[in-house]
Amino acid sequence: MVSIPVLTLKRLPQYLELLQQFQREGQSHVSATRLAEITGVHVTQVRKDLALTGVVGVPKVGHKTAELIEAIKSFLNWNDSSSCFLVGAGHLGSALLGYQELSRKGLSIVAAFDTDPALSGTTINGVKIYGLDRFANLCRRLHIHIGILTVPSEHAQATAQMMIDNGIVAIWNFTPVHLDVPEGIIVEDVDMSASLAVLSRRLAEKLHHETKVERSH
Amino acid sequence: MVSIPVLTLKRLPQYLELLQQFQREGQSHVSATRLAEITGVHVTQVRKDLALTGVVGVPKVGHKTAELIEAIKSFLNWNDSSSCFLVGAGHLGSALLGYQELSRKGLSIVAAFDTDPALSGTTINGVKIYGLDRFANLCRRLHIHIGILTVPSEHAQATAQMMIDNGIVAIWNFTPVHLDVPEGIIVEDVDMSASLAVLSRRLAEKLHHETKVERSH
DNA sequence: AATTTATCGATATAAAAGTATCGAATAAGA
DNA sequence: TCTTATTCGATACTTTTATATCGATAAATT
Repeated sequence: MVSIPVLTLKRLPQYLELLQQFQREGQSHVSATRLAEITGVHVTQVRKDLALTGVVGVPKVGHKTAELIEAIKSFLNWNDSSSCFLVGAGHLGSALLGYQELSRKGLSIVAAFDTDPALSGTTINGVKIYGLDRFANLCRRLHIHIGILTVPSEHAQATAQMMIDNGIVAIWNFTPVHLDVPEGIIVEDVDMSASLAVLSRRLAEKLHHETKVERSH
Repeated sequence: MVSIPVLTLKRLPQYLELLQQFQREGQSHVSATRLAEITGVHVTQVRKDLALTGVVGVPKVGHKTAELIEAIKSFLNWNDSSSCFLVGAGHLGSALLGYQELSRKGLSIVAAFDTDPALSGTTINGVKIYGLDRFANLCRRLHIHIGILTVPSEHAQATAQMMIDNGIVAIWNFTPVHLDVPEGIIVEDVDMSASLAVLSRRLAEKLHHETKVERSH
């Protein structure tokens, strides 16, 4: 199993989203050219990305939409669902518990955990909330190895460590904290701050530029 | 105002987060070397990134923590707060309304909008929710130009267009939909799917590799 | 005061990612 | 049937990004 460029991996869901839209619209075939036009990614890049998933296209017609969807899904391992635990059932945590899309992306939250005793025993969107003390036992018993981290920043590192100690090997990190983890543990940050940084700066650049243009009149 | 590499922009908040942590711990100075060690970013890269913000360090001691924090913040325009609107007060939308961090990153949600009449008039975390029909008027009156998009996928494109028609120039897009917008409009996707894709694939690679190693014994 | 050490910032090299070019394949139209 | 248009996939090239090297500088140590 070859290691794939991160940027390719990040583009694949974008293609997938479009393909599913096309499929709903009843389009049986789609070309790399078309995907490129819409996403703004270069055609050659799209071809390279798709090639990595192993699909082959037909000249003049492109790819079968359904086949391409399956290829990307199986490539990302989004076909069969992986069970995971969520720790931190606050605002963001609950939002994720109510987020239908996850199941379509091969992720199934089977239990959630929170320190707040008031939450313990309750259910959000069909997912039961437990106290943190139950984590170790349940994690081992159910052989869960993916954890979603949505606790407040100050508890992020400790909670991550606790997860790892109990068998979690992949952490989907929604906190802005940089997690220090042993080698072999996978951490993926959902970097809201990063994207906000890009937005803020681009906007500042744009406004600044416009002011300059105005002045020069 | 020079255009800055996206990847640099995305790393800056990470440094900032660390720096603020250091500041809380009372560390008056910090070196690029140290930031590199913790984040895993190469030293030279850290130096380049920091250089872009205009700071200068002192050999043997590094940078003043406080100064560096200010430099990054002002570089990202996170010093003075920008007002914005949020459209779609569902799970994710409400989570963002309750997300304290945003104000620390120069973003202040001044009003939210939703089609659900039941939400209209209510308040989440001090932010009032209006019907979508009020958007046009309020947006123009308050001169808002940043919009947070947290509506269901099927309404994403239409809502984005509506925002743009009323003066929004920067959209922070939390939907997985690729938005088709006129030139000059800034769209930043918070790509949960993208990060999940990386996680899924990396995990699959890891597990696959481990199985192979086991077999070879 | 001289030497060592840690860090800086600039420049140079290497690696990765993106873009362009080209021949081959296939469907549609002349 | 022959030609044309479109798309594919492979290879070559370009640009961007990341890493390494190096002299300079300032604090700490001898």
